[in-house]
Amino acid sequence: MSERETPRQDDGHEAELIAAEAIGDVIEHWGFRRVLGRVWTILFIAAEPLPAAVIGERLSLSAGAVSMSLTELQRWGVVRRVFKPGERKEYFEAETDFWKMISKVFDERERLLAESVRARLERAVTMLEARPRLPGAEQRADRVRRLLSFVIVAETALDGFIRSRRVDFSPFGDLIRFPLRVATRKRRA
Amino acid sequence: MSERETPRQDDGHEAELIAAEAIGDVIEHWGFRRVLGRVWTILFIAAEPLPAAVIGERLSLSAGAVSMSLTELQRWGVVRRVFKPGERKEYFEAETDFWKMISKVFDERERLLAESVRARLERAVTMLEARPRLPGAEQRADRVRRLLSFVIVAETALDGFIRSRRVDFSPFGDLIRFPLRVATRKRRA
DNA sequence: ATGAACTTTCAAAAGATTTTGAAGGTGCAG
DNA sequence: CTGCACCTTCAAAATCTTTTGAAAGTTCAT
Repeated sequence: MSERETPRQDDGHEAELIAAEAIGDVIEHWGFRRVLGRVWTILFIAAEPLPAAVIGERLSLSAGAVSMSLTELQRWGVVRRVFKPGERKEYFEAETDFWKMISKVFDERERLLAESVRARLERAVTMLEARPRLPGAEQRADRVRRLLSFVIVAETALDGFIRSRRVDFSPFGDLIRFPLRVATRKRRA
Repeated sequence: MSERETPRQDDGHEAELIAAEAIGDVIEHWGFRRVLGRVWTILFIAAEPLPAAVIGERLSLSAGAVSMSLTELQRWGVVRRVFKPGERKEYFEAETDFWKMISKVFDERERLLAESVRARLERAVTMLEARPRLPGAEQRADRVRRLLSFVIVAETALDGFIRSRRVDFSPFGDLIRFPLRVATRKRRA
């Protein structure tokens, strides 16, 4: 950013940066910009509202990048702006209820796509039905209908899944300290 | 690709292209290249093995792009190479069991990331525990532990979800024709 | 009203990803 | 063995995304 000063993270924040990178990767993997995950994590770990400048320092980001990230995180409802009485500058804090975050993001993110995908697949079915004499058209229409059914089933199922989790965990407060069963995991990068 | 020939899709494949774009968007949204979704969709709708060249024509892709897409789709186990006896060229067909596809992709895709994320968060906790005198270190360690628990819980839950769906639907054969309940949807893009 | 302390915006630069197409396989028929 | 038809590779080019930093905008204290 300026003149080759070692990224100086011997200020007691190495651990946070490691965690921030890890969560940044997760978030990127789920289709967001990595920096959003990093910023959110810094706020989450801090456990108290921080001003934009502090975030920029810890993550070595320009003021502009921090500002944009915070704006976007607020749009997703996972970071809140906090006004401290008697303070000029603004503070930001992380939402801490994970399932609330996830369902909100899910809602926002998927609704439009799901609708547009449904509409387009329906259109494709209609088009294929309109020319039943085209060789294979009926078979192809079948395939597209199947795609459509699957999209709807998956959508409904996922939605139910997220809903049910929210209910499962909220009784424990917004803290999830119990890995319940840590068994058969899966997945990768 | 060559000389401004109208993308000529009056060959009876407009509907497939519309569906392919729709699924391409879904796939892109889930973190893959859009072209992978488009290629898979063409194969899926065709309902019979197609040679690479046909895919390229329908989607107006260069031979190179088709080849790379097919290779990648095979890596993910969602497209298979089919040798037709007595035919020189190779054919490709789409896997049609959606849940099988999803769980396979899930496995492949998440396992490494999940492991690396767990390791990094554990490291962060250890680092914070190592300097208990640093102001706030204990509180921060707590936050990181929480993140870690959540990652594990979410991982396990999602895994179970995918597993259970597979069981739910496989009895119906590889065709999902019953939207069972088409109710409360959600999501967007 | 002025200016200090911050924040936001946005166009340009940097960086990353995707696509292309030409060169180089591969395998088979003749 | 040669030529044809097809497939794969890969470096360069095109395209898309992200980051930067300077300028403009806010907000408040004085």
